[in-house]
Amino acid sequence: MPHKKRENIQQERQAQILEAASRIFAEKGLSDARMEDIASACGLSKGTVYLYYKNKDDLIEGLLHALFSQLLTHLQTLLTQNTLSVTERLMSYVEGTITLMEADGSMMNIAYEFYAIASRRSTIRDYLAGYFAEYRRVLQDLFAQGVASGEYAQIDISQTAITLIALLEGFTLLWFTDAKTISPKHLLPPVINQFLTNLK
Amino acid sequence: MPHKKRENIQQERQAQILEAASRIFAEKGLSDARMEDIASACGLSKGTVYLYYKNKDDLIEGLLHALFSQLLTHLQTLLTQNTLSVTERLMSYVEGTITLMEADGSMMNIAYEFYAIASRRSTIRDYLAGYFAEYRRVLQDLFAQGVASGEYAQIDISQTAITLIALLEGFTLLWFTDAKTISPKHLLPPVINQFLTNLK
Amino acid sequence: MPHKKRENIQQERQAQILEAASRIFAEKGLSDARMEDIASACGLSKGTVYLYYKNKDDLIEGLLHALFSQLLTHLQTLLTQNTLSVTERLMSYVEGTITLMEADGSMMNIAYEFYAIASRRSTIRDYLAGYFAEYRRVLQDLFAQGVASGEYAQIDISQTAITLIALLEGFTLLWFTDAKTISPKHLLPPVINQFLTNLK
Amino acid sequence: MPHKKRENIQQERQAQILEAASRIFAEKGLSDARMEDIASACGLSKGTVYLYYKNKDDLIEGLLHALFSQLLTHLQTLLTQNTLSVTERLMSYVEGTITLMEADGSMMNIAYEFYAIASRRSTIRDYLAGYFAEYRRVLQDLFAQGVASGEYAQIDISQTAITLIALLEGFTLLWFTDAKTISPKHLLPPVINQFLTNLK
DNA sequence: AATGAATGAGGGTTCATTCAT
DNA sequence: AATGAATGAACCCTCATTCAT
Repeated sequence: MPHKKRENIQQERQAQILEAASRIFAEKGLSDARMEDIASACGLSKGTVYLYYKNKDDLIEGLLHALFSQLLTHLQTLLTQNTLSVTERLMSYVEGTITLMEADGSMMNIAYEFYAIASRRSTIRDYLAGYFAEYRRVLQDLFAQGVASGEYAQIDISQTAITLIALLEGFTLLWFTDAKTISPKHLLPPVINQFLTNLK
Repeated sequence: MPHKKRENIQQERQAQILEAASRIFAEKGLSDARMEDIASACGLSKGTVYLYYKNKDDLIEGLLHALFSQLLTHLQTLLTQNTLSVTERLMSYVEGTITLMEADGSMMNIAYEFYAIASRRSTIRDYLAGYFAEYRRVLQDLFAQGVASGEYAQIDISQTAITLIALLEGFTLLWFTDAKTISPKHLLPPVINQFLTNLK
Repeated sequence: MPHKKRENIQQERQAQILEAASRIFAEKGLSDARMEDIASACGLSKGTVYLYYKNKDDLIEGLLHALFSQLLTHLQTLLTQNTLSVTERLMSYVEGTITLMEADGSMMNIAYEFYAIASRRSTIRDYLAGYFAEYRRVLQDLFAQGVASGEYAQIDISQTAITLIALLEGFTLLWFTDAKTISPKHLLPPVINQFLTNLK
Repeated sequence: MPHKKRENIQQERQAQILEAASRIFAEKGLSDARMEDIASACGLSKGTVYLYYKNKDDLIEGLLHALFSQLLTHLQTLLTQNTLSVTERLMSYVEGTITLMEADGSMMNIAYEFYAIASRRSTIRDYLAGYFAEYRRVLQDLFAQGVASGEYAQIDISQTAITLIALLEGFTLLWFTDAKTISPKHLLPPVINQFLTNLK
């Protein structure tokens, strides 16, 4: 099956390049990272990188997708643990998010780069808007379940979803901006717990 | 009064340049904005800009200070309206913040650029950490007043301050990322009001 | 033999660039020569020059080495013609030097640039000091041979070596400064001959 | 006599500027020295320097004249001490030259800059050629006196003059290039003495 | 599929020079 | 006479991208 092998190579290389790009972009920033840096970081030549990504912007978009699809995947965990209460599922999700961010600090670095350029590049803006729409949709559904089951009072599920996302993103920003002072590990769980309790 | 003019020219020019830099940086991003763009945007020559800012990074730092000192000035409004209750003052502050951001959309654009490069440039990182520290300090003092006066219950004032900032920053991010869906003008006041009510 | 070509390309290009740099630097001076000039003089693009020399100073140093190693190579001729007397060898060397300088007038132009900047750049100063040290060493050894063989009287070989170099360099300077009046071809041989005769 | 005063100011300022230019040019080189550097080194503003020297090249030429007219003045000492023998006068001159150069090391620095650019700038080339012509003429006259008085044998006075200048310039170059090894103070007097003795 | 030599447009920065005050 | 703010041409160097091998 040489055909399949070829497809694998394509995917393998793209993954290999993205992995290096993620590190280098986080380290130097989207603008200051050079294609050369990324190429040598993944043990390929500059020309080879261009075989798999048409140009630097294409690579940046690839990274955008890789990064946020990872976050979307994590989001799916909310929809599967049906045996738990909504509150329990959300608390578990929040803790998972903290673990995720602590494991790979570069994610946030790059995320803010993406937020910053979103206003100038429509493909990135649209992708991010789609991501946050999905984020809202999932949380909203979850709160709808909570309301239906009587776990929560008759809350505005859309507003509640947005507020929860804002809280999580806001804490992330504060943590990112001043990691010495802000510890999401200790701060977020009680805050979110309080927030969810107030919904009952 | 040519003498007075001379003393002021340094400040005048720096302000003139910062104003243009703010526009151009917001429009094109910190990296893509060219010194030439900024110079012609403020009606000066490239060389003249370099008379007042020794290089691009210096100009970027100047803008950082200008931007966040504006926000800090706005923050001071919280400390002066002593006749109002803490809740009223905070609600007024939140509305002022919304007005401020809606009036100058470029502020947010640049703010995210700063967040993005903070991890790589210590002067920027430190300045931002200082800004958020002051932000927390002011809100914390305010909540302390609210607790002392019996307006609020025996809350954790530090945690509450951080949470309020996170909420505001989080909403700002969501608004920035998807202005079509998220309207802080309509969403934030009820959410913050609810948040403050829950403290009682 | 593409493999061989690849190995040599670095050396080939560096030689190609140095050759052009030598011409352009001599023509316009180290400061006024532009990298662009040199690039187009050797049929390469600016960027390509930077592939082989990391910056202008590096190129200047490369030229310094190329120039003086040529002179050192010429100096070696003094050590090989063992069948001739020391006086004969020195006369032959002097004539060779004249030929060399007349063939490539750019050499002197650049040499004075190097002398001029030596006091400000230690790498160049040190290299030149090394060159003259070697120059003195070779002549001193030669005079020692002449003394040992009875060709010369009991002279101070170090002082004699220095004096001979001074004479040659001095004539070169006068020639360089006023080529119309000073003809080393006619002046130097009798003067050096007289100088060497006085040593007997 | 306000008119005279004005003339004095003109001369005073020019001297003041040249003095600073001499230091700065020697320190940084003709190309790297900035007009700003020179202006602030002599306590004047950039604009004022341009009142007294039309441009940088004009200032460089002014310095050329100042430098070599100082050397020509020193040369005149050879023509005045009529009571001494030619040999004595020359030895005295050589010692004076050493003292001069040791007192102001910047002179040599700049001299080599001038030699280097002479080939590219005809005004400088011509001036230097004139200087060396005068230098030769004076020494030649002196040797003619020596021959006439019987102090020297029937030498070629032109060749002898050139050779003496070459020796002095050559030693200067070696000293300049490697001050640690070459000490003209100790080396030159015996060498010149020997040279003059050989003329008898 | 992979390479890396080559390109050249582009941008940050400098500095000689001018001129209104 | 003196200033110093302003200019803009010039130049070094970078780096995304291409392409022959």
